[in-house]
Amino acid sequence: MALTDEAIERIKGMIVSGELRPGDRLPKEADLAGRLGLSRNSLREAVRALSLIRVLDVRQGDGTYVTSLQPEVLLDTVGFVLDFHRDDSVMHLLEVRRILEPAATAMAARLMSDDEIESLGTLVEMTDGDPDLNDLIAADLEFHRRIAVGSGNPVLASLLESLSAPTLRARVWRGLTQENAAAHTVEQHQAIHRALVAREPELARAWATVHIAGVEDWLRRALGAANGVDHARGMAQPRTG
Amino acid sequence: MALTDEAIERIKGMIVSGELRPGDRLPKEADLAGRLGLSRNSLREAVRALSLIRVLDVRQGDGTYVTSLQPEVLLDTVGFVLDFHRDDSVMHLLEVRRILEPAATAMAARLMSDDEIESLGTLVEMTDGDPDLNDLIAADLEFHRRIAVGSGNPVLASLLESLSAPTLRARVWRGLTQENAAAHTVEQHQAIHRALVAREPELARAWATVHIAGVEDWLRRALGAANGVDHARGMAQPRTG
DNA sequence: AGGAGCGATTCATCCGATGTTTCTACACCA
DNA sequence: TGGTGTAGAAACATCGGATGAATCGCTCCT
Repeated sequence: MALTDEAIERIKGMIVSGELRPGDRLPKEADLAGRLGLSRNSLREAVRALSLIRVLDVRQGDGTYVTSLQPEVLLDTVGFVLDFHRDDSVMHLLEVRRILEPAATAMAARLMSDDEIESLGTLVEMTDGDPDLNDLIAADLEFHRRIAVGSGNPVLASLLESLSAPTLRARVWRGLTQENAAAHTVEQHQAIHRALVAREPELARAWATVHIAGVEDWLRRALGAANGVDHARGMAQPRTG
Repeated sequence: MALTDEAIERIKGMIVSGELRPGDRLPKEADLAGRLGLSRNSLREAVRALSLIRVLDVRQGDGTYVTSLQPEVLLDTVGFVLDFHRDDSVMHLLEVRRILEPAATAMAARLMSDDEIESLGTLVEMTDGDPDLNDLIAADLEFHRRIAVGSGNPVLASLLESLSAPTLRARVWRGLTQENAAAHTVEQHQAIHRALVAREPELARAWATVHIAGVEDWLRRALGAANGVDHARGMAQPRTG
């Protein structure tokens, strides 16, 4: 294994073993390099890599620190990774979201505070009248984000956050082709909100399912029409050119 | 933004825009560094970071290539990231797994081929008699992995793969404390398999839920007993150090 | 035709030097 | 006394060049 890769593992090991804890500061580059037995350049490559995935936080003029390592911090690397996916993966992403989002919504129906739910209602009403498309999209993201956080599970919330962003593009397309998408979105948000207010987890779950499935269904048809792919099983990368 | 971070974005951009496609080879370090306007050292940091998350594949003496970018490749970074989580996050991971795994199992009940299901049965039977603990754990991972792949959704399969590995530790603990865990595991695997053979998605889902919930329930009690934390909502890092 | 060897290419690693940012401490002034 | 500004130290950022190691492809010999 390359020295740098080894250094990554060593640093990871120091963190996992507890020798380095969240918030701790690493020895300065020169010292750590000496301790790990490699050059500063190679060590910097290791640190930079761990920095990209949010394990380390490097501050020029100050030092290098271990991040909080909270799931929500580490898992937003997932978003970075998902940026690399092409359209042919969006269906699969959406399918996973259709599994997670209803579950999160049901959990939120039990756990969110009355204040949080009320504030969520305010958010929904803001987009009721004549929503600008961009505002609607932003509000939509925020709506789902709050529910995800409301599930009380930061891992779940982070995953949903990562899965929602790439979906955004699909949502934009939908808005462009289906004029009544905006109205549908708002109506369904209202329905989900009502279910939360009523503390009805199963109803909330059902509406969330309907909501996500709507996007998914549209996308399936759009993609199917575009390249005639069979989405039943594998959907093996019909990259066109 | 730092030069290296900018380089990361530039390379990412080249890939997302399609200028660089899966399998393509990047210009050699010196050339690419010149083109991006930074030194070879700094460029190497960027490349190393993208290499850690499996976007680039660097081969000494050959060149640097863009990976396949398949979801299963990129998402296994999630596993690396999850390695950093401590015990207090395991509950949340398991909770997410309890959402995904039953869904995947139900999908597998519809999509897996008869051959795949039969081969799965062989795997289950192998652990029936007097399973060595390590063999059992390996077979358990393989069992769930095959079902995840059988869902037909590579994103889902990769996420479950990542979520299962950290669970392994908990499973070991369970094996150590509860002697009948092995028997339970095999029995539940058999039940899941029977549901797959019968092509009963909802039954398969139910058994999968029971199976994961068993681990989760045990872990909840074990953690609760260990530090008296309230797991109902936030479970805010009771690090005892 | 097939295999061994050689050279070119490319990444791996190191060293030393200089620039930039941040933090700290202390002197200064109101 | 208390706030403020600045000089210096500390730490990361970036660079250029040099050398080692791995790989690939071509040539030559059998």
